[in-house]
Amino acid sequence: MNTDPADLLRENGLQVTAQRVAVIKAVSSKPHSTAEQVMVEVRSAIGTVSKQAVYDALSTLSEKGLIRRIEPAGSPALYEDRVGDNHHHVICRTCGKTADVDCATGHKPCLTASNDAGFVIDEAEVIYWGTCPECQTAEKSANK
Amino acid sequence: MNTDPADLLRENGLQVTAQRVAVIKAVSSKPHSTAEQVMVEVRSAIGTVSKQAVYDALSTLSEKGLIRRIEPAGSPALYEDRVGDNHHHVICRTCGKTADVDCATGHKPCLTASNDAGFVIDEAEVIYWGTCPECQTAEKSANK
DNA sequence: ACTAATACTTGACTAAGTCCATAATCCGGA
DNA sequence: TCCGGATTATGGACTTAGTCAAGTATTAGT
Repeated sequence: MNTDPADLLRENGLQVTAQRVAVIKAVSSKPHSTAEQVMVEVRSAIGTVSKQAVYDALSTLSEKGLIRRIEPAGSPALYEDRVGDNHHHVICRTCGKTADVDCATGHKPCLTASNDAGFVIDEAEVIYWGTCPECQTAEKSANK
Repeated sequence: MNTDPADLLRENGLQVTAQRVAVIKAVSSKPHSTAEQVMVEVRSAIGTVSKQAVYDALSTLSEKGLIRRIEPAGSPALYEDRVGDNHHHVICRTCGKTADVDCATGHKPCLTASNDAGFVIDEAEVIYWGTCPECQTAEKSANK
Protein backbone atom coordinates (compact mmCIF):
# COMPACT_ATOMS: atom_id res chain seq x y z
CA MET A 1 0.00 0.00 0.00
CA ASN A 2 1.56 3.20 -1.03
CA THR A 3 -1.71 5.02 -0.91
CA ASP A 4 -1.20 6.33 2.56
CA PRO A 5 -2.18 9.99 2.33
CA ALA A 6 0.84 11.11 4.31
CA ASP A 7 3.22 9.35 1.94
CA LEU A 8 1.44 10.74 -1.06
CA LEU A 9 2.00 14.20 0.28
CA ARG A 10 5.64 13.60 1.05
CA GLU A 11 6.29 12.08 -2.34
CA ASN A 12 5.04 15.29 -3.83
CA GLY A 13 7.13 17.57 -1.74
CA LEU A 14 4.27 18.75 0.40
CA GLN A 15 4.23 19.05 4.13
CA VAL A 16 2.05 16.57 5.90
CA THR A 17 -0.64 18.27 7.92
CA ALA A 18 -3.76 16.98 9.55
CA GLN A 19 -5.89 19.17 7.32
CA ARG A 20 -4.41 17.89 4.09
CA VAL A 21 -4.60 14.30 5.14
CA ALA A 22 -8.23 14.77 6.09
CA VAL A 23 -8.99 16.48 2.80
CA ILE A 24 -7.47 13.60 0.85
CA LYS A 25 -9.46 11.09 2.84
CA ALA A 26 -12.65 13.05 2.41
CA VAL A 27 -12.23 13.28 -1.35
CA SER A 28 -11.38 9.64 -1.73
CA SER A 29 -14.22 8.46 0.46
CA LYS A 30 -16.81 10.61 -1.27
CA PRO A 31 -15.89 11.30 -4.86
CA HIS A 32 -17.64 14.13 -6.66
CA SER A 33 -17.86 16.22 -3.52
CA THR A 34 -18.02 19.98 -3.52
CA ALA A 35 -15.53 22.03 -1.52
CA GLU A 36 -18.35 22.63 0.92
CA GLN A 37 -18.95 18.91 1.42
CA VAL A 38 -15.27 18.26 1.81
CA MET A 39 -15.15 20.92 4.47
CA VAL A 40 -18.00 19.36 6.40
CA GLU A 41 -16.39 15.94 6.10
CA VAL A 42 -13.02 17.24 7.26
CA ARG A 43 -14.60 18.99 10.20
CA SER A 44 -16.27 15.84 11.34
CA ALA A 45 -12.91 14.10 11.07
CA ILE A 46 -10.58 16.53 12.75
CA GLY A 47 -12.86 18.92 14.54
CA THR A 48 -12.33 22.18 12.77
CA VAL A 49 -10.82 23.63 9.63
CA SER A 50 -11.00 26.97 7.99
CA LYS A 51 -12.63 27.31 4.63
CA GLN A 52 -9.33 28.63 3.42
CA ALA A 53 -7.33 25.59 4.42
CA VAL A 54 -9.74 23.40 2.50
CA TYR A 55 -9.64 25.51 -0.65
CA ASP A 56 -5.92 25.69 -0.29
CA ALA A 57 -5.44 21.99 0.10
CA LEU A 58 -7.82 21.22 -2.75
CA SER A 59 -6.06 23.48 -5.16
CA THR A 60 -2.57 22.42 -4.14
CA LEU A 61 -3.54 18.79 -4.43
CA SER A 62 -5.09 19.21 -7.81
CA GLU A 63 -2.06 21.14 -9.02
CA LYS A 64 0.11 18.21 -8.03
CA GLY A 65 -2.29 15.87 -9.74
CA LEU A 66 -3.28 14.01 -6.60
CA ILE A 67 -6.91 14.86 -7.09
CA ARG A 68 -8.95 16.07 -10.00
CA ARG A 69 -11.27 19.00 -10.10
CA ILE A 70 -14.26 19.12 -12.38
CA GLU A 71 -16.48 22.10 -12.75
CA PRO A 72 -19.74 21.24 -14.42
CA ALA A 73 -21.96 24.03 -15.65
CA GLY A 74 -24.41 25.21 -13.04
CA SER A 75 -22.68 23.49 -10.18
CA PRO A 76 -19.87 24.30 -7.82
CA ALA A 77 -16.56 22.57 -8.45
CA LEU A 78 -16.35 18.88 -7.62
CA TYR A 79 -13.31 16.91 -6.57
CA GLU A 80 -12.41 13.26 -7.00
CA ASP A 81 -9.37 11.16 -6.37
CA ARG A 82 -9.58 9.02 -9.46
CA VAL A 83 -6.72 10.43 -11.45
CA GLY A 84 -4.43 9.23 -14.18
CA ASP A 85 -7.01 7.31 -16.13
CA ASN A 86 -8.65 9.35 -18.77
CA HIS A 87 -12.22 8.97 -17.62
CA HIS A 88 -15.15 11.31 -17.94
CA HIS A 89 -18.46 12.17 -16.35
CA VAL A 90 -22.19 11.91 -16.91
CA ILE A 91 -24.30 14.41 -15.10
CA CYS A 92 -28.04 14.24 -14.64
CA ARG A 93 -29.77 17.36 -15.91
CA THR A 94 -32.53 16.93 -13.37
CA CYS A 95 -30.93 16.02 -10.09
CA GLY A 96 -27.29 16.80 -10.74
CA LYS A 97 -26.04 13.37 -9.88
CA THR A 98 -22.59 12.68 -11.28
CA ALA A 99 -21.17 9.35 -12.33
CA ASP A 100 -17.93 8.22 -13.90
CA VAL A 101 -17.78 6.85 -17.42
CA ASP A 102 -14.89 5.40 -19.26
CA CYS A 103 -14.56 6.72 -22.73
CA ALA A 104 -16.33 5.07 -25.61
CA THR A 105 -13.17 4.51 -27.57
CA GLY A 106 -11.34 3.28 -24.53
CA HIS A 107 -8.66 5.89 -24.29
CA LYS A 108 -7.91 9.51 -25.05
CA PRO A 109 -10.97 10.28 -27.10
CA CYS A 110 -10.99 13.26 -29.32
CA LEU A 111 -7.71 14.42 -27.91
CA THR A 112 -6.86 15.69 -31.32
CA ALA A 113 -9.25 18.23 -32.66
CA SER A 114 -9.49 18.50 -36.40
CA ASN A 115 -8.74 22.18 -36.68
CA ASP A 116 -7.10 23.28 -33.51
CA ALA A 117 -6.72 26.95 -34.40
CA GLY A 118 -3.04 26.72 -33.56
CA PHE A 119 -3.64 25.73 -29.97
CA VAL A 120 -1.47 23.15 -28.30
CA ILE A 121 -4.00 20.92 -26.64
CA ASP A 122 -3.04 19.12 -23.48
CA GLU A 123 -6.34 17.82 -22.23
CA ALA A 124 -9.77 16.97 -23.49
CA GLU A 125 -12.52 17.15 -20.96
CA VAL A 126 -15.78 15.45 -21.75
CA ILE A 127 -19.04 15.87 -19.95
CA TYR A 128 -22.10 13.90 -20.91
CA TRP A 129 -25.44 15.42 -20.06
CA GLY A 130 -28.46 13.26 -19.61
CA THR A 131 -30.94 11.80 -17.20
CA CYS A 132 -30.11 9.36 -14.47
CA PRO A 133 -32.12 6.16 -13.92
CA GLU A 134 -34.09 7.56 -10.99
CA CYS A 135 -35.06 10.73 -12.77
CA GLN A 136 -36.12 8.71 -15.80
CA THR A 137 -38.65 6.75 -13.78
CA ALA A 138 -39.74 9.89 -11.97
CA GLU A 139 -40.42 11.54 -15.30
CA LYS A 140 -42.33 8.61 -16.64
CA SER A 141 -44.69 8.49 -13.70
CA ALA A 142 -45.17 12.26 -13.85
CA ASN A 143 -46.31 12.01 -17.46
CA LYS A 144 -48.82 9.32 -16.71
CA MET B 1 -32.81 35.32 -45.05
CA ASN B 2 -34.75 33.86 -42.23
CA THR B 3 -32.17 34.90 -39.70
CA ASP B 4 -33.92 38.10 -38.78
CA PRO B 5 -33.85 38.10 -34.97
CA ALA B 6 -37.46 39.19 -34.74
CA ASP B 7 -38.61 36.27 -36.88
CA LEU B 8 -36.52 33.85 -34.89
CA LEU B 9 -38.27 34.98 -31.76
CA ARG B 10 -41.72 34.76 -33.25
CA GLU B 11 -41.06 31.31 -34.67
CA ASN B 12 -40.29 30.20 -31.17
CA GLY B 13 -43.37 31.66 -29.60
CA LEU B 14 -41.55 34.48 -27.89
CA GLN B 15 -42.56 38.08 -27.83
CA VAL B 16 -40.38 40.37 -29.82
CA THR B 17 -38.85 43.03 -27.64
CA ALA B 18 -36.06 45.47 -28.25
CA GLN B 19 -34.02 43.89 -25.46
CA ARG B 20 -34.25 40.39 -26.86
CA VAL B 21 -33.44 41.44 -30.37
CA ALA B 22 -30.44 43.34 -29.10
CA VAL B 23 -29.28 40.36 -27.06
CA ILE B 24 -29.45 38.11 -30.10
CA LYS B 25 -27.51 40.59 -32.18
CA ALA B 26 -24.90 41.02 -29.47
CA VAL B 27 -24.35 37.29 -29.15
CA SER B 28 -24.14 36.73 -32.85
CA SER B 29 -21.78 39.62 -33.44
CA LYS B 30 -19.44 38.63 -30.64
CA PRO B 31 -19.48 34.91 -29.97
CA HIS B 32 -18.06 33.65 -26.69
CA SER B 33 -19.24 36.71 -24.81
CA THR B 34 -20.03 36.72 -21.14
CA ALA B 35 -23.38 37.94 -19.87
CA GLU B 36 -21.55 41.05 -18.76
CA GLN B 37 -20.22 41.73 -22.24
CA VAL B 38 -23.60 41.10 -23.79
CA MET B 39 -25.08 43.60 -21.38
CA VAL B 40 -22.55 46.26 -22.33
CA GLU B 41 -23.13 45.58 -26.01
CA VAL B 42 -26.89 45.75 -25.63
CA ARG B 43 -26.64 48.99 -23.71
CA SER B 44 -24.61 50.58 -26.41
CA ALA B 45 -27.23 49.43 -28.91
CA ILE B 46 -30.46 50.38 -27.21
CA GLY B 47 -29.40 52.71 -24.43
CA THR B 48 -30.27 50.81 -21.31
CA VAL B 49 -31.19 47.35 -20.09
CA SER B 50 -31.41 45.82 -16.70
CA LYS B 51 -29.06 43.02 -15.82
CA GLN B 52 -32.14 40.95 -15.27
CA ALA B 53 -33.50 41.41 -18.76
CA VAL B 54 -30.21 40.22 -20.18
CA TYR B 55 -29.98 37.14 -17.99
CA ASP B 56 -33.59 36.46 -18.72
CA ALA B 57 -33.22 36.75 -22.44
CA LEU B 58 -30.07 34.66 -22.45
CA SER B 59 -31.62 31.85 -20.55
CA THR B 60 -34.88 31.89 -22.47
CA LEU B 61 -33.00 31.90 -25.75
CA SER B 62 -30.76 29.06 -24.76
CA GLU B 63 -33.74 27.07 -23.56
CA LYS B 64 -35.31 27.47 -26.97
CA GLY B 65 -32.03 26.49 -28.56
CA LEU B 66 -31.48 29.79 -30.30
CA ILE B 67 -28.17 30.29 -28.59
CA ARG B 68 -25.77 28.04 -26.77
CA ARG B 69 -24.31 28.53 -23.37
CA ILE B 70 -20.94 27.17 -22.39
CA GLU B 71 -19.55 27.40 -18.93
CA PRO B 72 -15.85 26.67 -18.85
CA ALA B 73 -14.17 26.07 -15.53
CA GLY B 74 -12.89 29.22 -13.95
CA SER B 75 -14.80 31.53 -16.22
CA PRO B 76 -18.24 33.06 -16.26
CA ALA B 77 -20.74 31.56 -18.71
CA LEU B 78 -20.22 32.33 -22.38
CA TYR B 79 -22.85 32.53 -25.08
CA GLU B 80 -22.64 31.93 -28.79
CA ASP B 81 -25.11 31.71 -31.61
CA ARG B 82 -23.55 28.83 -33.46
CA VAL B 83 -26.05 26.11 -32.69
CA GLY B 84 -27.12 22.89 -34.25
CA ASP B 85 -23.71 21.73 -35.38
CA ASN B 86 -22.01 19.61 -32.83
CA HIS B 87 -18.88 21.68 -32.38
CA HIS B 88 -16.67 22.13 -29.35
CA HIS B 89 -14.24 24.54 -27.80
CA VAL B 90 -10.56 24.99 -27.07
CA ILE B 91 -9.69 27.27 -24.22
CA CYS B 92 -6.28 28.70 -23.48
CA ARG B 93 -5.13 27.89 -19.98
CA THR B 94 -3.10 31.06 -19.84
CA CYS B 95 -5.22 33.82 -21.31
CA GLY B 96 -8.65 32.23 -21.42
CA LYS B 97 -9.15 32.76 -25.11
CA THR B 98 -11.84 30.54 -26.55
CA ALA B 99 -12.03 29.17 -30.07
CA ASP B 100 -14.35 26.82 -31.89
CA VAL B 101 -13.23 23.42 -33.06
CA ASP B 102 -15.05 20.88 -35.09
CA CYS B 103 -14.78 17.45 -33.69
CA ALA B 104 -11.94 15.15 -34.64
CA THR B 105 -14.23 12.46 -35.93
CA GLY B 106 -16.37 14.94 -37.77
CA HIS B 107 -19.62 14.40 -35.98
CA LYS B 108 -21.08 13.38 -32.65
CA PRO B 109 -17.92 12.17 -31.02
CA CYS B 110 -18.12 10.05 -27.97
CA LEU B 111 -21.83 10.49 -27.79
CA THR B 112 -22.07 6.94 -26.61
CA ALA B 113 -20.19 6.27 -23.46
CA SER B 114 -19.09 2.70 -22.90
CA ASN B 115 -20.68 2.21 -19.51
CA ASP B 116 -23.33 4.82 -19.09
CA ALA B 117 -24.43 3.82 -15.59
CA GLY B 118 -28.01 3.69 -16.83
CA PHE B 119 -28.09 7.32 -17.80
CA VAL B 120 -29.87 8.42 -20.95
CA ILE B 121 -27.33 10.71 -22.53
CA ASP B 122 -28.54 13.55 -24.69
CA GLU B 123 -25.44 15.61 -25.17
CA ALA B 124 -21.69 15.31 -25.02
CA GLU B 125 -19.82 18.45 -24.27
CA VAL B 126 -16.15 18.56 -25.02
CA ILE B 127 -13.71 21.16 -23.87
CA TYR B 128 -10.10 21.07 -24.95
CA TRP B 129 -7.60 22.77 -22.69
CA GLY B 130 -4.34 24.03 -24.05
CA THR B 131 -2.29 27.02 -24.98
CA CYS B 132 -3.14 29.46 -27.70
CA PRO B 133 -0.59 30.55 -30.30
CA GLU B 134 0.14 33.89 -28.63
CA CYS B 135 0.69 32.39 -25.20
CA GLN B 136 2.97 29.76 -26.75
CA THR B 137 5.29 32.41 -28.11
CA ALA B 138 5.06 34.41 -24.91
CA GLU B 139 6.11 31.34 -22.95
CA LYS B 140 9.01 30.60 -25.24
CA SER B 141 10.46 34.07 -24.91
CA ALA B 142 9.97 34.00 -21.14
CA ASN B 143 12.01 30.80 -20.87
CA LYS B 144 14.87 32.22 -22.85
C1' DA C 1 15.48 22.38 20.27
C1' DC C 2 15.83 26.27 16.76
C1' DT C 3 14.61 28.45 12.73
C1' DA C 4 13.15 29.30 8.03
C1' DA C 5 9.71 27.94 5.17
C1' DT C 6 5.32 26.37 4.67
C1' DA C 7 0.60 26.03 6.05
C1' DC C 8 -3.55 27.62 8.68
C1' DT C 9 -6.94 31.01 10.72
C1' DT C 10 -9.92 34.81 10.61
C1' DG C 11 -12.53 37.94 8.50
C1' DA C 12 -13.33 41.14 4.92
C1' DC C 13 -14.23 41.29 0.11
C1' DT C 14 -15.61 40.09 -4.94
C1' DA C 15 -17.86 38.08 -8.94
C1' DA C 16 -21.59 36.08 -11.06
C1' DG C 17 -25.85 35.29 -10.72
C1' DT C 18 -30.73 34.71 -8.53
C1' DC C 19 -35.03 36.33 -6.24
C1' DC C 20 -38.75 39.27 -5.67
C1' DA C 21 -42.02 42.96 -5.87
C1' DT C 22 -43.41 46.53 -8.78
C1' DA C 23 -43.92 48.84 -13.23
C1' DA C 24 -44.21 48.79 -18.08
C1' DT C 25 -45.46 46.65 -22.36
C1' DC C 26 -47.62 43.60 -25.56
C1' DC C 27 -51.44 41.50 -27.88
C1' DG C 28 -56.04 39.25 -28.63
C1' DG C 29 -60.83 40.24 -28.05
C1' DA C 30 -65.10 43.40 -27.48
C1' DT D 1 -59.78 51.71 -30.29
C1' DC D 2 -59.73 50.55 -25.84
C1' DC D 3 -59.48 46.91 -22.13
C1' DG D 4 -57.53 43.23 -19.40
C1' DG D 5 -54.69 39.45 -18.67
C1' DA D 6 -50.28 37.72 -19.65
C1' DT D 7 -45.73 38.42 -20.62
C1' DT D 8 -41.42 41.26 -19.96
C1' DA D 9 -38.58 44.65 -17.82
C1' DT D 10 -36.72 47.29 -13.86
C1' DG D 11 -34.22 47.97 -9.55
C1' DG D 12 -32.48 46.48 -5.58
C1' DA D 13 -31.61 43.15 -2.10
C1' DC D 14 -29.63 38.81 -1.46
C1' DT D 15 -26.92 34.27 -2.17
C1' DT D 16 -23.36 31.29 -3.36
C1' DA D 17 -18.80 30.06 -4.29
C1' DG D 18 -14.70 31.52 -3.90
C1' DT D 19 -10.42 34.94 -3.33
C1' DC D 20 -7.30 38.17 -0.72
C1' DA D 21 -4.49 39.68 2.92
C1' DA D 22 -2.35 39.98 7.50
C1' DG D 23 -1.06 37.65 11.24
C1' DT D 24 -0.29 33.17 13.77
C1' DA D 25 0.87 28.36 14.10
C1' DT D 26 3.14 23.98 12.32
C1' DT D 27 6.38 21.43 10.01
C1' DA D 28 10.78 19.58 8.84
C1' DG D 29 15.74 20.02 8.36
C1' DT D 30 20.01 21.03 11.12
